[in-house]
Amino acid sequence: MASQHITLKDMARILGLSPSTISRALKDHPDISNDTKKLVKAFAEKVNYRPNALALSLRRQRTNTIGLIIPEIVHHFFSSVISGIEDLAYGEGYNVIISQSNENYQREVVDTQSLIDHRVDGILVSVSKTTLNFDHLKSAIDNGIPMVFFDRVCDEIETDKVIVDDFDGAYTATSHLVERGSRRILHLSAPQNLLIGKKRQEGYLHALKMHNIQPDEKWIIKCDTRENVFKIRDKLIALAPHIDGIFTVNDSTAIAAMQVLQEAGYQIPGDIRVIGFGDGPNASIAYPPLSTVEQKGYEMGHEAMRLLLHRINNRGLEDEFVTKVLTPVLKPRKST
Amino acid sequence: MASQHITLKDMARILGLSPSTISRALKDHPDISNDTKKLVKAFAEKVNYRPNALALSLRRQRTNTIGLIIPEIVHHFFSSVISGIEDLAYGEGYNVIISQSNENYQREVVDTQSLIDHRVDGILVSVSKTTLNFDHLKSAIDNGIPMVFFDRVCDEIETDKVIVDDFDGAYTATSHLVERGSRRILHLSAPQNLLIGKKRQEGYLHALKMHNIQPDEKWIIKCDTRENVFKIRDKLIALAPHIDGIFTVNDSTAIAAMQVLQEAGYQIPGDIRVIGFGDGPNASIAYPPLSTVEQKGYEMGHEAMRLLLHRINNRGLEDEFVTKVLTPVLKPRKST
DNA sequence: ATGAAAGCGCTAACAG
DNA sequence: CTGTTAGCGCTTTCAT
Repeated sequence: MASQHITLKDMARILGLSPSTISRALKDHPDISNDTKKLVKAFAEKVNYRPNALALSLRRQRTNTIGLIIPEIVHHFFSSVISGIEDLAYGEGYNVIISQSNENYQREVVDTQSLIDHRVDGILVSVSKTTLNFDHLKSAIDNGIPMVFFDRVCDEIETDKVIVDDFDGAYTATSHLVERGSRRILHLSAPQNLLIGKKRQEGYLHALKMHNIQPDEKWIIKCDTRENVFKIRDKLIALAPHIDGIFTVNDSTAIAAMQVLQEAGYQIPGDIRVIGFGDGPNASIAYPPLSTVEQKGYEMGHEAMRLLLHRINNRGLEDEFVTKVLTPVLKPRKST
Repeated sequence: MASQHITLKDMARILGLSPSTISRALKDHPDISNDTKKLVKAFAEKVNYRPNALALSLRRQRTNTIGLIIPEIVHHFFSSVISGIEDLAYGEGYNVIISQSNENYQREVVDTQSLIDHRVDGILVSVSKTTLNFDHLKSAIDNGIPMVFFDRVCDEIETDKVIVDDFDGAYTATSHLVERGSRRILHLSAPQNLLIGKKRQEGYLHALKMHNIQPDEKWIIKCDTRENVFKIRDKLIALAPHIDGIFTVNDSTAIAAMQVLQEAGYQIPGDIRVIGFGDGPNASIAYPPLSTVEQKGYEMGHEAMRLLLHRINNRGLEDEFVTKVLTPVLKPRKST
């Protein structure tokens, strides 16, 4: 930070007025004469005066900044969430500080602390895959910072939440496979400590049950990234002759699985139907274009921000916490 | 921002000491007795005291925060750049505020101003496609804030820069097509006001020249996004019978072009070879996997941050500005 | 070894 | 209509 920045005091000295007069003139305080206002404003414009946001925040006891803790920026879903948040935030005069945890618990703790230190007015969180302890988030709430969870929520903290109906989405996706003719359906799942991993698996199991298909534990494999698919390639290929459908916990896992199976000589959807979860741009790039279930990132971000703003603007009120559930929509393409 | 945060003054009052003593005890000032230090530290720990970053910054005249202005977070290339920046930044105790311009000039101006207002210690910029005027960035420099450009640089501002050798990369990509047997090569290009658009086009032209191929203006089409490809679909299909190669300014444009051509019955690479620029994860997902030229995002971010830290830590010194050039590497896959 | 006071840049209650 | 003063939370001379 340089010393070049011109301050209110500087202007006061130069114009021979007091800092308070300058301050008031700049914000059209009724007490100030028109002449003075004009003079001050013209001068401020000329020297390109900008108030120091730090000083303002310290004074006002509010930063007009909200913090966002997000696992990974690269994923299209999370990028969409960010857009949904930012569009609303900027409209309301808020800045957004983005912290990506990189799915790393330690990083999440440090980032949360940093947001608290910077006195953000509120926090939006989607927890990392490796987060099992939530004290860092509780600490933010203890410090009086409103918090809203989205997507990857935490059950043991009571606050506003926005989620997609993962159970319903998984049920829809799995049922779609069955309706196309699959009966022996593999599920590539996320860790069960993540609510989304659990709910999606439950939706899968429920769909099987509803269609009188006996679930088989061996057909649930923990595998939720492209890299992991390549690691379990042999297992997958060994399983392939016995299955006719795969439901994966996300799109990139589905796409990698298609690639592995195609390389091993399987036709998709001819031999095996594949469906993902999320509907990022990868789904349409994949070959064949991937059937999936749409997860509305932008809307989720928008809704989470709306809830947060409500909390910030109504600190007194102790409304009950709400959980908003967004319903995913089936996007059938060529892979089923 | 709530009032729940405990302050140094609060602790002083409770412990019956002065704020200055608390401050010194906390940072192991030699003047303070061991007993007092222990007492203060234990208490601070117990009440979970955290210094107010705003007050600290105001006092110190440095925020330990750097600002990042980036066109769009969702692109893999830019996400990698962010990782490269953050990894170095956090190691050095800096926070990073990310502002995405969404390729929108107005947004870029506002974001830059906001970073200045927040007194960031330095700024890293990749300019938006719609930015033609650079006064907002000059204003940051005038305010004494060090700045480093990366990827999308601005010629008319003198400062440190990190770029990939776009000319060389385009030359390599185009030559690769020729070596595989293409002679009639289409180029889908980015706006020429972007240096990268210009350099990549020049590299393309130079490669043609070096291989004694007469360039044809009609074979250069301004088209640099997936969406645009679908808009010019008819034009592309009309051109298709006359060409045997395409070099695009980025990967997603290349992938979309392959999809349009395949739908129209063309074989890739049989009828037309296609090569992109960038090497994001899309390249391996595409069908066929896309040949491209690798753009090292992580290294670029790392290098830009390194240069910026150097400027921040050597404010006095007026070293000459450097431009670091990274050389892209050919990644041949199945599309050529 | 500890405290009082000033100041980073700004605003607002209080005076005139 | 304008100025003085105090204070947001912290550090750092300068006293004692």
